[in-house]
Amino acid sequence: MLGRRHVLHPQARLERGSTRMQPFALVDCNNFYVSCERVFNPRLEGKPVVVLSNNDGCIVARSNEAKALGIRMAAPWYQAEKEARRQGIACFSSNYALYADMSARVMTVLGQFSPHQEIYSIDECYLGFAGFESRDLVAYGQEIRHRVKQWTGIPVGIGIASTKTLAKLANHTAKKQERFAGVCDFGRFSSRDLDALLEGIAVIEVWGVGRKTHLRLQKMGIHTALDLKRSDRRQIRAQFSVMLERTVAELNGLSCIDLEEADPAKQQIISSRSFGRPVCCLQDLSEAVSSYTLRAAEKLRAQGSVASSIGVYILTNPFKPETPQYQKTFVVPLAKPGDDARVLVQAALKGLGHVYREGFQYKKAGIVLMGLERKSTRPRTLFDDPVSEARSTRLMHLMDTINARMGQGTLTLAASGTHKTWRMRRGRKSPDYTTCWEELPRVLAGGPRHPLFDTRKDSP
DNA sequence: ATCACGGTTTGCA
DNA sequence: CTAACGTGCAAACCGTGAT
Repeated sequence: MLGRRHVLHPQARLERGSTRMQPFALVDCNNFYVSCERVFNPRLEGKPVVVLSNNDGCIVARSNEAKALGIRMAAPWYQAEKEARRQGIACFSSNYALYADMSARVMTVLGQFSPHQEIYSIDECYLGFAGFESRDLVAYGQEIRHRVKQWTGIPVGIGIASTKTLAKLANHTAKKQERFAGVCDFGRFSSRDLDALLEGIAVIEVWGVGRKTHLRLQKMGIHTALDLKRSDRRQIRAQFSVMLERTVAELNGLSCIDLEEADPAKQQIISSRSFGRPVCCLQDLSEAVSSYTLRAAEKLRAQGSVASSIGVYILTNPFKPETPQYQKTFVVPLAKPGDDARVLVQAALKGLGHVYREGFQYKKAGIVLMGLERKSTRPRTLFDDPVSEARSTRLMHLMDTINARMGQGTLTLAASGTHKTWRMRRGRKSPDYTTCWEELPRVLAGGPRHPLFDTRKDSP
């Protein structure tokens, strides 16, 4: 699914490549969001299921059965709905609280299988297998799959290879070809066999090759993963970027992209959301912008950073060109870098005042925290007030602690509103099985069932 | 000619 | 029934002004 893409890497490595050959494993949860829903509703097993993006916008996860029925990834729901209903496909709004919680459980289990783990996205992680070479890595992979399934209910696939890019392709192979039973180790392949396999993989499947790059590569006659592997690195660099050059090196077994075990602090933090309905009035926009700012500020503090400015943007619906279009961004510098929700919200609302125009139907708003630096190393000035800073820090810590314990939004600011009629659509959300006590009655009242707690026979 | 910057666009997942 | 196309991030790019 989604994840961070490469981060910069010393140039020397690109020239020489890694001297040590350490295997990487890429563990990827199968159809992750769908699998999460199935853990708590086993009747969905074997049935076509899809999960929708925020605001029930488009399809972001499909079960194998849904894929087989020709349901396309990223299909706008309002277009796909009719056909999906006709085919009896189960559909869920996304429930990120549930998926994040399940992800944390999966990652914890996976972390027990290697001292080196990079959590790459909500449903994927790399494990470093340096020093494991004497093991039977395929058998080890099967052990991992089995335990993750047993302890969390989530099925995973595993690809193993000498570079992260190849491990991704190995993972792809593990899922595509039945005979691998969910674990594929390129280390087991002769170079001839590996090339034959790469020849059968479209270049778009390669990590870092997206729609645009795919198109340009095709025009150059590069169609398969093997074509890209055999391409001229310098030419790729000249016509594309160092990133793609690294990809080529990695396809050739030259490891250029390290495991990133500590996730680097973000340079900017964005929080944005589409509205459930068109929004016109400043009051609603203020509430939305305040809510988004609170969430971004929470992330900011979680990574121990302070922001030096905050950008605010609002826009109308670009998919409705017949309505008046408008979009604007405004950046508010902060007097001094900070992480206090109250200060950030105040700045955000000031920014909103600059971008807001009456008479438009707004579809989406967002904020961006920029100019981030480590709180601990930020420069201090004579005008800092240690007492009020300590007070702010204590209050923010209290908010973060309560919200972590009692659920997001338990303690908030009045500015973020209470009715939130602008909130995104998510009418098909499943209960927050693992993260919300209030959902328990709904869970127990004959709704979807948990396999461990429910002994009723499945009805046909 | 080169650099640093800030804002915008592009691309990826 | 309404109406209806996501989000987060960083690299690359580009124009500007300073040196």
